[in-house]
Amino acid sequence: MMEKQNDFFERVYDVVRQIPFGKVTTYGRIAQYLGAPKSARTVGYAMNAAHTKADVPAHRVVNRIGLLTGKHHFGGINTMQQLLEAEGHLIIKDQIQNFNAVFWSPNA
DNA sequence: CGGCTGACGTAAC
DNA sequence: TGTTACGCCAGCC
Repeated sequence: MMEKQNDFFERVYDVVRQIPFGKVTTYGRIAQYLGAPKSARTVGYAMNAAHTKADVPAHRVVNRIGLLTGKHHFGGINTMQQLLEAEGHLIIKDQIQNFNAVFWSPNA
């Protein structure tokens, strides 16, 4: 059952694609869901390649404190923030407000 | 081929 | 309570 999927990246993409509109998750949460709680870093790296895929809303993935650490990788510095604000999120100083309320976790 | 870096997170001191 | 070190995987020099 569920033999190992293709690549680690593909698994990350699959989880990110499941993030519902108006919700966000964290790198570590995804890594943990994949069974690699210490591979959060690799998840973030996967997002770097994921941002080329329109199916992967990488802007809905932030670090554990709701900080837009990867906004610099979105063409523009404000791109990530604007995308999140367009979904109804309130961001101050690159930090998602009410993060706990918009936090979404993979259906483990 | 070897070593460093990087969208993170946790543990240890 | 704040800082430092380590782990993880993949890409690049």
